[in-house]
Amino acid sequence: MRISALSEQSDVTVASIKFYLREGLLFAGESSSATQTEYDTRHVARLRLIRALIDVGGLSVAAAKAVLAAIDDDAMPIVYAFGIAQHAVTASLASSSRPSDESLAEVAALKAERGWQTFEENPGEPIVARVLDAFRAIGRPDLVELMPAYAEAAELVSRADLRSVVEVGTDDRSRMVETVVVGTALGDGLFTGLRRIAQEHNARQLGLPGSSIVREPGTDQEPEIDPKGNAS
Amino acid sequence: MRISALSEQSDVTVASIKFYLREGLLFAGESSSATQTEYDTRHVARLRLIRALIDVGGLSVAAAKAVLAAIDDDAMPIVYAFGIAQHAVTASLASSSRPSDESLAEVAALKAERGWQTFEENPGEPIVARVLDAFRAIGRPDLVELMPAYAEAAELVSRADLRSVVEVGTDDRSRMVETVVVGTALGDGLFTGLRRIAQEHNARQLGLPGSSIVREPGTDQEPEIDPKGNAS
DNA sequence: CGCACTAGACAGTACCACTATCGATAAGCA
DNA sequence: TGCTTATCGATAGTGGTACTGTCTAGTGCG
Repeated sequence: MRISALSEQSDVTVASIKFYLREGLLFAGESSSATQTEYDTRHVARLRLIRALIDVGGLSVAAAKAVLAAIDDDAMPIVYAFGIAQHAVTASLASSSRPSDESLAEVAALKAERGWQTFEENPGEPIVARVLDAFRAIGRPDLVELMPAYAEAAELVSRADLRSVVEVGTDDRSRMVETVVVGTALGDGLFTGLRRIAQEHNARQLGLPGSSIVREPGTDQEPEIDPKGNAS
Repeated sequence: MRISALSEQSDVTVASIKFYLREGLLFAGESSSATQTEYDTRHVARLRLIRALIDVGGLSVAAAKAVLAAIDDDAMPIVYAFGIAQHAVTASLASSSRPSDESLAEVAALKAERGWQTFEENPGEPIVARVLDAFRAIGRPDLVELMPAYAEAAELVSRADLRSVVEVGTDDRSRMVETVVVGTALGDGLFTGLRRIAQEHNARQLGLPGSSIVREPGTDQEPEIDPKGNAS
């Protein structure tokens, strides 16, 4: 299979395939001559994975690269794969500012309460602490109360994630890592979408003002984000 | 308060404040003369909110603008605010490709099972369906099985979200909208961080390969994503 | 009076994710 | 052998985002 055939089968332009090759996301094909390289189904599968991570998972090219490297690395322990996948997904949330001791203590208290045990360096903790800081900074300390419910949901999701990993069978390491990485990266979008649906359902159940209106006439679109315009 | 004082109090550079003014995220101050404008605490609060949405919530400037417009708009019904906030958070996930009918049917089946009722146009559905498509495209249809657990978690979280809105009191509309918008935008990061912690805890509980290793010598850092280097 | 500060406009920068172009081949076909 | 089409690899260019810098004219204050 030459590059144009690969492009057709994967729905990725030739230019982009070259870009991914250059960036190291896609492994090179077999060069049969100076102007001919053979690609196969592994390249098609890889390109589909790359696009899933970037388009559906919302990862940057750099984050996708890290995640793919974890899949490829035979020495990568599974638990580290979780870290890399999470790091890739949350890279945009990892700001440089330090969370307050107060919020960190609250996270620690939650962990103790739930019996959660993790390494000291778990990057989830500063992320959570910074969100709590943000709630307080904008004058909404009451929103800190959301945390227990979110923690319960996180536990539910992570148990499902782990179950799917174990079901793969503990003998196929690279497939386990792939499950971890894909589940984490795409699972985020899955949760977000479902949350959107659940929110609307629950808002309607509560009879919140406006929920009885099916749709304003002539407004059968969700308000769009227009970079240079208004929200609606 | 002049712009330099506002800058100091909000920890946003003067140049960035001017940028947010230009982009319409921050309302103008009171111009007392051609070269003097008075800002007050509302501007400080707004800047903190802007930074929270962008830094902690990971929103783009355009998405933050849409969300702030929802807060400012006195005619905005609460249920629409959910839509705008979710749209802002998931903007990066909204690809142009259409989800398959198969996946859409699966989402519809899940909704029926859970008794979830939403408008036809709920943008969560195509997002979820596209994730399911991605699972299949990468040869992992088994991961579709994650959906019920994620749906349960989404319900938990959305109920907490709604509770926090109702607790504000249904008489203060703008505060309700703010709660919706901030809870949705920052809640995403909160969930992601907690999921990260729960994943590590559960991975250790299961005794997954590698979880007994506290940390490799000389590797007391989580593997970093290096735009031009390798993952580890 | 002098000087730091400010408003407002606009140009410039850095990064990201591609996308386009180019010269040098090389394969397929007549 | 000539011709067309495809490809390789390198490099340059593009468009979007989020600022950042510079400039001019004007002002507040000691």
